[in-house]
Amino acid sequence: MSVSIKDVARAAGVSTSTVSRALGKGPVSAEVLRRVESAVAATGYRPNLAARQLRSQRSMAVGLIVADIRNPFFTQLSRAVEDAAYAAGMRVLLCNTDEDPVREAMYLELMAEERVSGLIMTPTRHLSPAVLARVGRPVVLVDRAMPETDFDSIVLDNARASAELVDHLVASGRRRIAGLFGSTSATGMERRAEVEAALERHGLPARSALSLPSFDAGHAALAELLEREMPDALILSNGLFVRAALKLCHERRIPIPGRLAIAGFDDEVWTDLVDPGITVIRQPVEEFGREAMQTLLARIGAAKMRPRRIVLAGELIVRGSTAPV
Amino acid sequence: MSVSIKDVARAAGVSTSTVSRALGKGPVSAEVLRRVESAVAATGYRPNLAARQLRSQRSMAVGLIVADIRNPFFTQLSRAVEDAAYAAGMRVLLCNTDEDPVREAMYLELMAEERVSGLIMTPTRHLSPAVLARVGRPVVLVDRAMPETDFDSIVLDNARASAELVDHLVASGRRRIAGLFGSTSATGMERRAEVEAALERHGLPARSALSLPSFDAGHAALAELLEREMPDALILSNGLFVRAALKLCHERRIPIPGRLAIAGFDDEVWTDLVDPGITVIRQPVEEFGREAMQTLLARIGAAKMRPRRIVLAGELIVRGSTAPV
DNA sequence: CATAGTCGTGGGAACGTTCCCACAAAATTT
DNA sequence: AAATTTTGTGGGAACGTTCCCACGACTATG
Repeated sequence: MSVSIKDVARAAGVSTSTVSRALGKGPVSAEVLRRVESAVAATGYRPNLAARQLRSQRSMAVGLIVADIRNPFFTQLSRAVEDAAYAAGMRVLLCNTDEDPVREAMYLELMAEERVSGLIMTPTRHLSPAVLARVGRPVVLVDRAMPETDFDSIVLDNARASAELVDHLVASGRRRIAGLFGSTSATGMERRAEVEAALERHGLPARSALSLPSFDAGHAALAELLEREMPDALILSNGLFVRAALKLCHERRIPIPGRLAIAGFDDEVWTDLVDPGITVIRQPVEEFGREAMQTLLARIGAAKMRPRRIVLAGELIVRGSTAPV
Repeated sequence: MSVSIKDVARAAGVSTSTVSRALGKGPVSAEVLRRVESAVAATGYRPNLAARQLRSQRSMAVGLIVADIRNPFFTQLSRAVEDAAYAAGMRVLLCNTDEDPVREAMYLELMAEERVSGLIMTPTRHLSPAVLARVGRPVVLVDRAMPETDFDSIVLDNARASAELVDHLVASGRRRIAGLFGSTSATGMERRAEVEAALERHGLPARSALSLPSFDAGHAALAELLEREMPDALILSNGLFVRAALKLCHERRIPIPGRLAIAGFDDEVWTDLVDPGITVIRQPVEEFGREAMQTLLARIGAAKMRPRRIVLAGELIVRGSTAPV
């Protein structure tokens, strides 16, 4: 049926070991290399990756576990990770947890069975470091760190970004600043803490709420938040919430920035297509992905490398949604 | 190092064959099943998928080859495919071709090496059926068919959708209708042909252009098209082009729908957040993904099944961008 | 009661690689 | 010129499964 290394060996008149070396980069004579190459071409041989993996005990695949690929942040991230992976001769196994710790655990199990050589993930807040360590593979966390652990991580400078947003809103004359933060991630918590700290520095009260990071949940939470706090500005901890906020304002005919300023994280493609444009923190997502893959490869190569924590700066992009009234 | 089926066998006091049967669904006594299960739990055994694949010669993985996962159409598609795949106990290998036939060929090669049990893809116009057949795995085409071939496919009813767009624009009083279509896909070609046919039925001239399906290329092509044809309505064959058109109108301060009506394919999340909202054909993308996976599984199960061509209807969503002047 | 059929089990050969080892021939050193 | 190292090659045992076959112990059939 399928052509194996044996067939190539026979066609080239050498042993299978020699073919293996010729294809890998072992020492072979120029003459033999030529013969093997033409034998490969003649037979149409394709290495069997399963056999290779079984024998060599390493898989050339990395797992990428994110919340939901439909969130543009994760889309971009995954694309960057994939490009870097394929460039390094690795394949990517993508998993969507939908922020569900049960699915997350299930996929970790699956990745272990696949014997992936490493894992890049955005963990939920409920994942215990012990469970993660038990997977027994190198792990790089992206976007969401696990404080007090030794996992490599690539995260945004949330303190700085949060402060920039608050400072900007205050400068544009807002005083009743409310925020909505994702409840499932360490990052949501961190942004909330940092926003509240920044507000406190301005002597302003904290008005924040948490929500599951979905459009509908965010929309509902925002409706309640508007009711309760009557804010004049909104800080949204992710692109989904920004979209939900905008939608809600449309529905309720709330003028932006007249009665409410809107600002948040993630510079999705439409933020400059709506009117007014939305003020956001642009995250260097591609860099997240690239650095994550690079860090993972380094970690795979050297397990003893000391934990690497990369913190990248976001960029405040000011648009009409936060213009002074 | 790693615990294998042998360790489980020893712990359960049975042979490896019996363990294998107990884990698969071979005939085993209740007593033995119990012993094996507790041995698995005790040893922390996890099956080695590479060994399993090598021995059984099938891989439990399917390839998904799309142009660019960052395009929301493909994002949604991939998510639907992945859900269906994991539900069926399969894994997904995602590849981005960027519409580049060379990368496409490379990934086809890679998928063959991976011995994926099937392939779902949106082929470029330049992929020859012969090359695709040579991969030697079941293939299901999504969104883009290959006419005159026997591959299974799931596509939109482009004729109907194109006619609906044209009819709608004509009904709203537009006469100088221009269109921009993706140059790399059979679907772009098909939509162009169908739009032109519909225009002809109304006795209107065809004014169409082609472009690489990227934001920048689309933007440039549109700038030229506006210059050349002075249209009063624009039909865009994908979401990227719709976005480019909107951006261009913003830059040029072209009033929508006043001076130009805009309509196109793909109902991206922001189309009802901008003002005016954009009239679009909503494609049943999730259904594309589900049906594709289902068809692929059927095909894997029965190679002799006769070619299945599924054509799904889109839904015209009328918004302000095409309101009569 | 003998015979034929089920059922559960174990033995062992694959699957297609890589990698360790041994060995001969060539190149280098002493 | 002998001794040593380097170089290229082949043989064959793994890697962890599954699957075919054979075998014994039952159960149903005549």
